[in-house]
Amino acid sequence: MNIGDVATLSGLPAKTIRYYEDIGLVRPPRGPNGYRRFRESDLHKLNFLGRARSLGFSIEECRGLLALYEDEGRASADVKRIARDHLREIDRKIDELAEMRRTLGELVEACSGDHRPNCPILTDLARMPKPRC
Amino acid sequence: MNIGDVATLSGLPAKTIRYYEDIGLVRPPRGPNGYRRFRESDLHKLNFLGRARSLGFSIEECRGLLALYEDEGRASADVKRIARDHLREIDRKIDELAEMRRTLGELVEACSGDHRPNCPILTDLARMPKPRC
DNA sequence: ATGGGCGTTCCAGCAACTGGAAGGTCAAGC
DNA sequence: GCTTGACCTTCCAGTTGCTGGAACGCCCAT
Repeated sequence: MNIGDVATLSGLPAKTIRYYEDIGLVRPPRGPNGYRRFRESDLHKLNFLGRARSLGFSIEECRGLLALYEDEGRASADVKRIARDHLREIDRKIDELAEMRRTLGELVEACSGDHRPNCPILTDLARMPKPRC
Repeated sequence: MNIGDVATLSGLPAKTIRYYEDIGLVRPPRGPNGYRRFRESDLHKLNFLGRARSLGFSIEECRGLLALYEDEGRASADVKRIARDHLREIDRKIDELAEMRRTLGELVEACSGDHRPNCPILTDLARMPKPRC
């Protein structure tokens, strides 16, 4: 399979697949014309990467997961630890965004949104920062 | 005030403040020794930027908000529109993260996390992608 | 005059791609 | 057999928002 084929099948852009090769996540052999020739196993890895990335795992986490995926002697505990750490990170981000959402939601509510200059959003933004706790 | 002073007062690193000058968000004048001399108004802008960034506004959104902040003839509707757009973006991100959290949470629950190689997390990751809808 | 603690500039790098230029290859149609 | 167009290749630059470091200048106290 050429890169275009695996791009279609995996849903990843060809550019991204080349990038993944660059950083050593996949290593497709080359044909005599210099084209990358992807095997089924390469396609599996690309699917794996696409899915892992879509769940928010970083490239380095993906590298670790991929190594475990390929390691028949792995312990599922190792996989679970990576996933649980990532889950905590997701929770942290959700909390952070929820806090922004709360604050900003209040401000938007309070703003009349008319032709006049007076605006509680700007008033809030111009606040002094709390001296660090 | 020197950069160290406004860094302390605004809570922003000096590096960041120099960067903000680089991209034209603040324009402190220079003293005869070449040092940046920050006025009260510069400090206000830096506070504004720090707060806006902490609410997740992009640099370009901050530039727009700052322009409105400085424009006595602004319409609060313009401010509100920027804020509302950003709010929608936050909601989108929260939804995205929540969906990740849901999926990953289930997988982590389902994984025994022991010394055996069998792992539902890896099984899920290795899934074929849905052909694009 | 010397030391430390400021300040300055510029250059490089992070993540994870994405775009574009310049060129090589392949299969189909005439 | 030649052209056309779709594919493939590499490499370089840019994105966002900083952050680190090198190498240097300035200022104040001892």
